[in-house]
Amino acid sequence: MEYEQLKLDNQLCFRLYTAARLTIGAYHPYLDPLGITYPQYLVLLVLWEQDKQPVNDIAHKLFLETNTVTPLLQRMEKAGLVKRTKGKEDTRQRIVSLTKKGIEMREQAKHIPDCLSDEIIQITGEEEEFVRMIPSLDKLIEGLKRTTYNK
Amino acid sequence: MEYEQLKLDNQLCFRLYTAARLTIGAYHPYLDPLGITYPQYLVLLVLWEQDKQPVNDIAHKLFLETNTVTPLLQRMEKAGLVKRTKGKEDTRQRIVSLTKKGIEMREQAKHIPDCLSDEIIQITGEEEEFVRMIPSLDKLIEGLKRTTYNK
DNA sequence: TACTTTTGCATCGTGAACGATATAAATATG
DNA sequence: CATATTTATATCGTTCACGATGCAAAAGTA
Repeated sequence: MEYEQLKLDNQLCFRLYTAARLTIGAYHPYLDPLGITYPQYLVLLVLWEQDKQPVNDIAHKLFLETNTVTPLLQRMEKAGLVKRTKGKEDTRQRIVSLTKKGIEMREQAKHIPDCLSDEIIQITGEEEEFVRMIPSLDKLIEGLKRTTYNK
Repeated sequence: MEYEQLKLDNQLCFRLYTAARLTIGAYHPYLDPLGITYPQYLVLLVLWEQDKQPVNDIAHKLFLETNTVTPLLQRMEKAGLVKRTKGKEDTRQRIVSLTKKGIEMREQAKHIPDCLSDEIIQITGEEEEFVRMIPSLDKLIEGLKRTTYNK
């Protein structure tokens, strides 16, 4: 068939896109009670690992553009999760730090990864299969991030 | 570490989310010349496989909600790619069909999957690895779509 | 047949993503 | 040291993605 390749069934990207959306959906029951979204949760993960980072570092760790992260941080600031202060050495920088509320949320969120893992195992009956996928995904991400389209 | 699980590196979802975004980014050089976005490309894939489908069928095949697909189709109609007509049997339905322009775009797009495959191989030096990921992703998608969060 | 429920689609509001562009500060260069 | 360039962040416009809600038509039920 001339157009065989154009079938949805043959596409890797469509699966990644769908799997990502549905998996993020699985976070909803855990994130909604905390009043945060998945991208906001990612920002918190970054800051919980290391507090007080410039916007650029956060964006880089999440493979996002600063023009995505800036509004995200503004919403998080409005929600009282982070504070954004001018950098001392480099005044162009905005240093993002956790508020008391942001720090405390770590405790409420610490069980989420285990919950999600359990859920995936329960739903699919598998775990190893997905653990094995991680290095491949990393290779793909590593390869793609150096292309023209990003960076 | 008590919070080890909270580390970004432990997360499958983050990889899926990132890999999906970056892979979609890799479509840009091919889709931009056609004047379409990746989700619009997906809609075209669905319609190229079978023309004249109600909104609901398209949404279902893409695992999207109709309130995402409706505006998408409206933009595609404005761009002259599809036509939306009232259903004859069930007048609530909107039957989406390809225009001449939408049909012709198939020819221009038919090489895209091969281009993307080649690109991934060139970037990562691998292909099998990602082909092997597909059944796992399908299992994950299949499992997640029956959860509370979607349907 | 009258009434209730479901279904198919649309509209609205919010939060991402990101290309393009702007701005000010830091850095490099003549 | 003056000027050009780069860098860090922000703003704007467009397109998703989706929860909540609305509405009319179809289907089910009394």
